[in-house]
Amino acid sequence: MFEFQLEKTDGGARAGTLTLPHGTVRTPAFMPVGTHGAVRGLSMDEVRRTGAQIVLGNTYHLHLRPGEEVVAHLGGLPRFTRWEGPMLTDSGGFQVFSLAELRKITEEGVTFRSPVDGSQRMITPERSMEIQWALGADIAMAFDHVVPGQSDHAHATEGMERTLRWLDRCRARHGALAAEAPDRQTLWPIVQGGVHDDLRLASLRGTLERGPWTGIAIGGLSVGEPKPVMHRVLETLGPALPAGVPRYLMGVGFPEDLLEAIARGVDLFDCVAATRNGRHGSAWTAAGKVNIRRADLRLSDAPLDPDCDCETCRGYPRGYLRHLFVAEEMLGLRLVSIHNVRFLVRLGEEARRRILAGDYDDWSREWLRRYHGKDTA
RNA sequence: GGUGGGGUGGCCGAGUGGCUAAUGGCAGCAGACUGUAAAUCUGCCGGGCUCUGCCCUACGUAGGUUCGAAUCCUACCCCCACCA
Repeated sequence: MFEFQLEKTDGGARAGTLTLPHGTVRTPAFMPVGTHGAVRGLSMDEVRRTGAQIVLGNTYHLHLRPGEEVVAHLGGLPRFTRWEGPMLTDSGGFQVFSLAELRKITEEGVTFRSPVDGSQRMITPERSMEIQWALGADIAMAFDHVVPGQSDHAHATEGMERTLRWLDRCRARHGALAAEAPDRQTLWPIVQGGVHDDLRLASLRGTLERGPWTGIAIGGLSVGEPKPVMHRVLETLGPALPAGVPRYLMGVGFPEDLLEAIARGVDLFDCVAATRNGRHGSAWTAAGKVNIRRADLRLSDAPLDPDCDCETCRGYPRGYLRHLFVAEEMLGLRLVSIHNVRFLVRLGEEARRRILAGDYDDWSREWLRRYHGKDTA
């Protein structure tokens, strides 16, 4: 259980296989985000048909409703959702960052006001582990402290050091929970440190000292910092990361971010953009972004992306998709979400093929050139 | 025929002497979104230009009052309601 086999490297890029209790994941791979135990708008059958291998769920949201006890009662997250495959739960750490106005951080943990009913809730590293254990995903994430991308050295240090102290507590609690069922769920730590290379390396060092780990996440990127900074941080961490452990870049990303991060050694991704942008009518295509509501698509009989094999692109022309958005039919939101998820999944699949073939760099350079050109369809 | 109410930008609808090219909403146009408080949010939305400003044209039509009118007066046209 929880094995990672590194099959091939091509420059910095890696292809591997991650074995988990509920199945295997061929990397590089994109994980669709299913915050409430559902990838917004899609059925799990539709998610499966996108080729997704693993789905993310959220501790904080599922704790608020329906409550981890309900999920546990109904068989745990993979069973509850009828996904039945590999899953990962985020720890609630990101909500420390994104719900900044509704929370208070202390060393003990984070006090939140629930956006659901306004009630006060406290999540500690221990609580996060207990909730995630009850949810029953294959991978639990450490409860971390994310700071904004523009945080100065002092603030980034504070978040990074707290994340390490919390990691000790996560590991202790998770270890205790897993004592009787060690093959049920693994815990992955999260490297923090903002945009400061020295802090990133210190965070990684502290994390590795607390190991060994079956996977390591890089958090706190794509939170407002410029892209070159994210690339630099990945390049700083790359050589220091253990080769035999999968690397998960949290919250990333857009197609170009996936390719850039894969080139720098990242194996796993998740991002809400595929589904959120899908609901908002913004689709990724090989020739760049397309706003499906655009007036000039009214009479278009072309598929959203001629290169795509998803059910949306095989089944519906742009003119119809545009109509669905203009008419506010929810089918439109779903179809573009399906496409976007498939688009990122396929990007992972293609990247993997190119890494195994040894021509990742050439391929990704050409891919990006085309993506950043103008959409001509 | 009489009485009353009303005619505002693509539509609905505020505004009843200057701060009004005219509040809002809808429709339309464009954009944003990165470990989901998001089927959300933002900008534009009479025309033109040498575009941080300027010039046209506009509140049913035609006149008038006034320094100044979508707003007041007169006539006419049209719509609605009720009465004959």
